Parts: sequence; C-alpha cells; structure tokens
Amino acid sequence: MDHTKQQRGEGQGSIPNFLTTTEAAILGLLGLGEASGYDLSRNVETGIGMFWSPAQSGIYAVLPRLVEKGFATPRTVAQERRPDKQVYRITDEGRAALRRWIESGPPEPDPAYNPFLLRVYFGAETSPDVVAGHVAARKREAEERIVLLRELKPALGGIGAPASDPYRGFVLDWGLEYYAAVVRWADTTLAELRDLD
Amino acid sequence: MDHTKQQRGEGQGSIPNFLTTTEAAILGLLGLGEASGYDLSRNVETGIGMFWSPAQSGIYAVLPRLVEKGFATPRTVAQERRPDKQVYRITDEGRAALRRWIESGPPEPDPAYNPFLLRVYFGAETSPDVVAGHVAARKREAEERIVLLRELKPALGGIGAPASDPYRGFVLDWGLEYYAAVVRWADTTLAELRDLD
DNA sequence: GAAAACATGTAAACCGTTACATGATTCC
DNA sequence: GGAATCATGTAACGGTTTACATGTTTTC
Repeated sequence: MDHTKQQRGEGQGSIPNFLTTTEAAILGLLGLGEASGYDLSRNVETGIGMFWSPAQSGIYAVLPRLVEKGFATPRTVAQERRPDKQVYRITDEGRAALRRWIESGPPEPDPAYNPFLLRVYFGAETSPDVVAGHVAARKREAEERIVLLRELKPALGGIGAPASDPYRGFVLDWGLEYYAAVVRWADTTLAELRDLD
Repeated sequence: MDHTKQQRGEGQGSIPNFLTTTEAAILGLLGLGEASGYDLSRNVETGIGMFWSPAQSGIYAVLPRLVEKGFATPRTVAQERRPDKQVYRITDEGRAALRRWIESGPPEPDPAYNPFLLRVYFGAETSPDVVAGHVAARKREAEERIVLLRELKPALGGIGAPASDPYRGFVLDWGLEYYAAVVRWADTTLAELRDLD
C-alpha cells in the first residue's frame, strides 16, 4: 500500500507534492486554528483520527519541518498553570501548499490495505467460529462508531464550523454510511457462517 | 499506516506475530496452491489486490524469507516454452503460522488511512468544485468496481473455490456493500456541494 | 505522595515502495 | 527485429511507528 513513500496509499505522482500525507494532515489542522503539538495529538484522537492517525512522535517531528519550509510559524506561549508550550500558526505559503495538496487529488484507486479482509479471505485455514468472531467484533466496533458519530453530528453546527464549512459533516456522513454498510455485511456474513455449521 | 508497523495498520501486538501482513498474504495465497513469484504477482492484481497489493519486488523478497522460516519449500520447475521458474509450496508449519496469524485477529480499530477523506475534510481550503471533482471521481471508481465485482462473482463458484470455501465470496460481498455505500454517499454529498454554489 | 494530564522530543527499527537491472521466450 | 510476456531479483530510500527519555502541573 498505500500504501510508503506512498507508504499508506499516497502516491508521489509525477508532479512532486512537497507534502507528505502527515504533513498535509497537520497543516490542515493548523488551517483550522493555531495549535501546539499537544493540541494536535488531542485533535487527532477525536477528529481526523477516523481516517488519519499519525503517532504523537510523528506530529512533533513534522512541526519543525513545516516551519523550515515556511508553511508555519512557531510561537512560544508561557503558561502559568501548565508547562509552557509552542504553538504553530499556518502561513499564507502553508495554506497555498495545503491547497495544492488537496487539489492534487488522491491517487486514483482506493488505497487498498485491509488486514481484516485478508483474514476473512483465508478463512478456510481456520474454523468458521474464528472468522465469525472477527466479523462479530467488526460489527460491534461499527455500531459503537455509529453511536459516536451520531453524538458528534450536532456539535458540528456549533463551535468552529458553521454552515460555511460543511466538509467535516460530509466526512462524518461518510463514516455513518460506511459503518452502516459494515453492519449490514456482517449480518449477512454471520448468517452464512452459521449455515456452515 | 498505516498502516502503516501498520506500518499500515497492522500492529505487532504483545505476543509476537512472526508474520508481517505481506508474509501472511503470500502464505495465504500459497495455501490455495503451489505458485511462483510471478504467479503470485498476477494473482495479487486480480485477486486480493482489492485489499492488499504488495509490490512485485516485495513478493520476491518475502518468498525466500518464508523458506528460511520453514513456512514454504521451493522447487525449480524447468519449462520448455517459458523461462524456468521457482515454485513454492506451503509447509505444515507454514499453514500453522498462517492459521495463528488469522486467529490473532486484526487490530481492534479499523486501520484508518484515507487521504481522500482527509482532502474532503479540509475542503474549505479550496473551492467546492474541486472537492466535487474528487467525490465524483470516487463515485466513478466505485461504480466500475461494482461492475467488476459482479463479473467476478459467478467465477467464484467455479474453479478452485467450491461451496466449502465461501470466504472469497464474503470478501467480494464486502466490496459490493462498500462500493454501494460510497456511491450513495457521493450522491448526497454531490447534491449538497451543488447547493453551496 | 501517587496518578493523571500536560508538554516535547530522540533514536532506532520496520515494512514496504520505487527504481533499476537482467535475461529468456513468444508473438507479430 | 521489436514489443509483449514470462521470470527474478537488488539497492536505496522513506514515511511512520514503537520505545524511550524527561520534566511540569494538577487532582485526588
């Protein structure tokens, strides 16, 4: 995959991109507002984590690189009740780079990287129970995600994202649609697995 | 990713796995029958490629490693009308390792690695048209995949996979369900993007 | 005084990719 | 004779992760 250079699915393309996916993700988050490395790692967990989860160390590695490229500027914020922190703000150049990255478009085919499906595919090597266990687990996860996403939905209209930024809502809807598909698939698959004895 | 140690999404776990995802994929394919590196690279394109696509060089790198670990045995096949080739057969130990890998289960959360969604998420940085273009492209791809999968479906009952191995069918159904969800989501999203002017 | 949250980083390894290299054979 | 397919590998790179390291402040 999409997966190394690409590494997970993101091709370089013939026209150099200048941004790795993690850089773009961080830059995009900075585009929503000034943030520290710590802020970003929180945001990743609750926000874009559904489709992009850089490691904490990766975030801290990317930030200075962004500054070096002129895509962000650092600023030290002294705090009284917390350790001091370094916050980063996106520059105009950074915003332009982010925009170029978005417009460059994702690689044509869906990044194919799904160890779960791989296990199902080779399910004949084990017992139906084992596969059913995996499928059932996936279904539970999907159901939990749906609950979570539904809770998140009303919040979108509120804080930082008014009607003028419906994009996070689109992604949320994608999640809803996707997990619903997982649940449906799991149900029919589970039923067929039961018939196998 | 991630996958990423997932690298693309596949964690090591506390109990060592002994198999990377690519090793497992190759081993699984060998489990379906003796094959050469070249055979495997063909199979990847048409078979598991939907959710796992190791590079050709990766396949050739994995094969000797599998032999070294005792999970496969090589055999030279002299051909008259083709260059000689090296075919590999899975061993009992290999099958056991594969089974352990399957049973070890995929990491709990879905491997989240989706640059496309990342672009949509930050769509406010560009114009609605650009995002709509990406979404429309995704929809077209999904529709093409659906056609392809439907063509593949009857073939499953035929050759190597009788009713006793319905697992490839499950994966195919997953694809059908998934791409249908993509199409539905794309339609509603495209409509909402149009309303944005 | 321990645990949790805040805050930032370094070092090493990993897994897979791209690019390159080579050569036989078949088909046109 | 050239293109396509068959067939197998090597070398270098690279993006991301895990594991480690360190210290402050708040909460219980």
